[in-house]
Amino acid sequence: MLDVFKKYITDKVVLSETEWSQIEAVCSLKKLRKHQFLLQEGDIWRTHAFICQGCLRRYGIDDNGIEHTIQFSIENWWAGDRESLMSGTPSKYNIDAIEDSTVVLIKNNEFETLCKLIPAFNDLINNILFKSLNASQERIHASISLSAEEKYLHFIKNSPDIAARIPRHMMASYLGITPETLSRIRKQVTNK
Amino acid sequence: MLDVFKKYITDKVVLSETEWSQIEAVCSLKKLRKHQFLLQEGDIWRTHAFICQGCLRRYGIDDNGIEHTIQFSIENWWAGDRESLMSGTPSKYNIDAIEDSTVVLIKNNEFETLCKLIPAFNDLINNILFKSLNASQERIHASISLSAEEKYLHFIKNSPDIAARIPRHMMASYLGITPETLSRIRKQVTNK
DNA sequence: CGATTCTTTGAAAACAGTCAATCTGTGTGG
DNA sequence: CCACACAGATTGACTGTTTTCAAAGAATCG
Repeated sequence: MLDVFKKYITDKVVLSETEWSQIEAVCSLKKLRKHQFLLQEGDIWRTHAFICQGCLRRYGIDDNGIEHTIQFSIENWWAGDRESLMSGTPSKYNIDAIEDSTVVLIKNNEFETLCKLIPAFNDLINNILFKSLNASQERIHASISLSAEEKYLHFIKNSPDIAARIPRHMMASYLGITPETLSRIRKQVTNK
Repeated sequence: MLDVFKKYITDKVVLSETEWSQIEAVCSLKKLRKHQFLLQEGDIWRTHAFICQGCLRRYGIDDNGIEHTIQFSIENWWAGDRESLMSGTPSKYNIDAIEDSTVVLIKNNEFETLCKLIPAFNDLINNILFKSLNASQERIHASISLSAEEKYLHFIKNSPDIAARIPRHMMASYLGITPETLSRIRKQVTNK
């Protein structure tokens, strides 16, 4: 499974074998079964997680017990809670597996060492940060400017790979609408 | 005005005088009058902008001519369009001044040189990235989980400094509601 | 001032949420 | 392998929220 991670990196930057060994040395693989938590509200997140296979979901639970999905992550993406990581405070979110999944874990201090040691790795990570930020902005834009139906269409158009493999009630919680509303929207859309 | 920028940096990291000179050498000051554009839709954004004084706003305009505000930035924050900067494509957004403002501009290639040359500067910028990302996530969470009234309360609680100096119709466009709805919400809230 | 833009208000319509019931599919234990 | 239980999805009727459109008041700027 580690080769998924290696391929991901070497597809993006040039890495010597020595450098890859340095990375490999601090990686640990973890298998998650469907419904298993990677992070639970109240825990402190201290690692970085790369997804080799599967699908994870980060969500918060409000005072009424309603789940609100912040993010879905599939193969070749990262998962985690940067806020908890940076501040060292307990996480407000949960991350669990929607499918049986395999992730690479790297402890934060070792991760930071890698960034300092291997410029290419650092560049790669920075690039991901940029991309995440752009994606967030895009989502904010969508969420303040689109109607429920438009949000749904926007999502299935821009993330068809994710949309196809998640349950609808989670999609609803990601779009910020109720499962009932999503159901009606889908009915409407197919009738066009 | 540049001293605002210097203070901002030296409050966060330790910098030698030589390093500051290197930074100073690539800074240019720009004054913006209220309503003046820093970036217009279709332009390519190639710089970094730090706000010494004033208030800027980044927004997109949809097919119906409605403005949607992505971000407000005041003194001691940055403004720009990373998406356009990174991809080199025309921006989808406008940035203009809500008040008479003064910004420091640094060309992107010189900015990148600074990051490579001055580790402290690089750390600083990375830290801002992290913070921006966290703030974005927080906003996404708010926008999918809160009602219009809650979003309003959340905003004035978390950004009282910004909330106090922007016109209401812009606040509405930031919260993703109509000016009329915001007006009614405010009336309700004060009657409690 | 006068003109423009911003804010507020009202009434009606569109939209999305709630609650309850039914339908569907999946997986588990007997 | 079937039957049952259970979670998820859909539907209907109703309620509540937000938008739309139109108009009237404030506030601001030249």
